[in-house]
Amino acid sequence: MNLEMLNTPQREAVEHTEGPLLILAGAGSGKTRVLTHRTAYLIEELGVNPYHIMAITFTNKAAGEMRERIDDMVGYGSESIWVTTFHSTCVRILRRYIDRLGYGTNFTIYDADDQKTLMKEICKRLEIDTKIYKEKMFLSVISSAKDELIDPIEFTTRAAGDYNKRRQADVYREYQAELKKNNALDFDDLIFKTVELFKLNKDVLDSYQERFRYIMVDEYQDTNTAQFELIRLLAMKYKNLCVVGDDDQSIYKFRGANIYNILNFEKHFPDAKVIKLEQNYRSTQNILDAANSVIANNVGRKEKSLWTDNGRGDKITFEQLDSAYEEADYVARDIAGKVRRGEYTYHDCAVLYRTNAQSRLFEERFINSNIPYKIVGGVNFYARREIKDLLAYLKTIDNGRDDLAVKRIINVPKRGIGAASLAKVSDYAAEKEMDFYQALRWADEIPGIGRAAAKIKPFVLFIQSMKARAENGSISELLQKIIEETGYVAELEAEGTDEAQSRIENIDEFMSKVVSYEEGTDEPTLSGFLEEVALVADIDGLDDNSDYVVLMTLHSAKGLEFPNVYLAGMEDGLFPSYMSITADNSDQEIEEERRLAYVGITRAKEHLTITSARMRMVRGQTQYGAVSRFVKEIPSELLKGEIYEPKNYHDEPMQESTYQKARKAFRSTPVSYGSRTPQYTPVTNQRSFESSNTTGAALSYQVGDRVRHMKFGDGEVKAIVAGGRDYEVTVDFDKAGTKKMFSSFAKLKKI
DNA sequence: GGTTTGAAACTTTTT
DNA sequence: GTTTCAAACC
Repeated sequence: MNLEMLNTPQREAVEHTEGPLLILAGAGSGKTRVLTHRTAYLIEELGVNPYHIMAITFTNKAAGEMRERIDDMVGYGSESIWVTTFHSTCVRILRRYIDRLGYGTNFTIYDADDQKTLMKEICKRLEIDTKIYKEKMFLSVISSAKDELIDPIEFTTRAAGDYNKRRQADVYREYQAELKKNNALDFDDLIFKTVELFKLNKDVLDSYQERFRYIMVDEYQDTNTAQFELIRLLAMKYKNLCVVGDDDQSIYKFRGANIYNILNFEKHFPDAKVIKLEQNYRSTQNILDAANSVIANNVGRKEKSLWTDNGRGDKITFEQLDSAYEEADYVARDIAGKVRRGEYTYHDCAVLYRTNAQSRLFEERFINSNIPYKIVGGVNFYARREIKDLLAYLKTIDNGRDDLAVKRIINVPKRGIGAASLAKVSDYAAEKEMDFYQALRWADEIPGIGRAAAKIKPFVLFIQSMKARAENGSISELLQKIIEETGYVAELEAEGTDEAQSRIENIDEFMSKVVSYEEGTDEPTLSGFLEEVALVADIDGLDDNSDYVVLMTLHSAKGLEFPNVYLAGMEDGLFPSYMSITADNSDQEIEEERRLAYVGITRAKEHLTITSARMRMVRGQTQYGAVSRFVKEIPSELLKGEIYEPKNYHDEPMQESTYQKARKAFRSTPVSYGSRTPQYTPVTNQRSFESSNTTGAALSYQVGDRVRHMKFGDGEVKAIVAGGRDYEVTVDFDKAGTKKMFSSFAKLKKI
């Protein structure tokens, strides 16, 4: 096998296959390349059965990319290598063995929303005043406990004496009991329960230890205590554990990432070999020098210094604008200019910021300038209300034990079942120790339920008939049936607002995700689909083949690279955040922010632009921020542009920057970007530009035809517009007036 | 039982 | 400035 493409430390890392290995891989130092070569080397040179190899990452996107590259290199047998995320690894193991812990193997996975709903219920039951003690606080306490592998019993023991902690322990215990009752796990449980399973069932652990003789972990600096324990258990027998990480890129402390997992790796595994990868293949020397000089201000890190033979490259552009609006404007114009001059495509550009809230201004600006863009993060597609409603139907049909899902949809659409009746059902269910859904089926038996039973019946009948349908029909047919029977889309159509329209488009998108799941899976099942959906992150949807500018937080950007990067909102108080500056352990918090800055700078391959605004609206109030301290840590000879800092923002006149002068000239001779029709349709949440699903099959009717609609009756087709992935049909109904609707859902019939 | 209105929170990052 | 949630009203 040819290892000549690798540099010396890379080759060393590939060839060190036995025993623990820590690869300290600086940003852009080719770690994925090392991992893929290492995998191929194990199989081809050492004759290791691919079945015994496992590679673990954090996101599906990273896993997918590694899978692809391994497949390319290894060829035969590569499909039996486990290349997955922590969470899906655990789900796969738990689906097989979780019955040993008293759960059903068809458990559901709760997202943040579900957790909050559940927590609300619990606080109510325990009579906790949520004005003083926030649900969020309890959830974060519980999450941290689970990250540290502390169960409710242990938590209670540790809480002894402390009134507040005892209350938290009560909530934790109750929360956990309720999850179990609903046969549900939250995200943290996936890891926690797998560790528990291994600790209580030596035979299960042993079988997985035998299977995974060679384990590789990517982004090791982001692992928390529970994930560390999981890996430790699996690797304990053969000790062939290779972890790759960069302590300078540890940015998930708030999520429980334990930086000591990497800093103390040699203590955990005494005979560990450590290899540093410091040659960077991504960026120019100027960008690396900037990154190095910023991160050098952190103490207690593993000393590393990135270098490259890519050459110095451009200086880093620094631009300070008067307001956040002008900042967005500047970035939009800069991108438009670079694209127009042919220097970059949209796809080459990324705008990175500290908080999701900053995305809005850029979005508005980009729409105005006709720049195609995609926002990563913010509200997850599957967390949208309409999607969660439909998912709750599917969950109820799949697994009646998820009370939360049933309660979510019992009145969607409105069935006139009131809170009082639902409370009676709940009480009855608790008394008889049955699921909420089971209790609904016995509605007649519930004392004092009265007329409500008659309203509950049709709902139960509907779910039962759908259950029967789910047995043999496809998921997409099932979903279609749900949408039709509940009138979900019809109701939105009737609403006619932009928001309703965008929800319909989301449902449309959801439907195509169902179809693509069915097409891409050997044996599609409803449970399988729900599981896949529960574990997707927003970043996973990023598509390398489309031409758009990507907007995202610095956190989401880790692991990605772009030729032309903008770091926006570099102001003290925003980045580093106000919280980190004022925190008790401010020094540590600032270090974490600095690592984030390091991640941001090192995303750039060729050109980096840093911007800041003197004035910015935060929560409806104008705030003045100084240029971020991180910018000042970059040697000025690397920067093009001055840091201008008046002592008092209110008194001194604003300096007119070169850019602003240029812009004034620019404005007097407006350049039109809008001569062509916009090639994109921004949707409120999933802003995607490619219309992946081609405009559906030809329509059976045309303008002027008479058509019939399920709900609105008969009417005349006034217009048909091909939009995005569907036709928008305007119909003048005899009784219901003029409506616009999408052809694929309206189910219009020519008459 | 459903709708409307006003207050309050939110903005640090998320698998 | 926006969104979410509860109380008051119909």
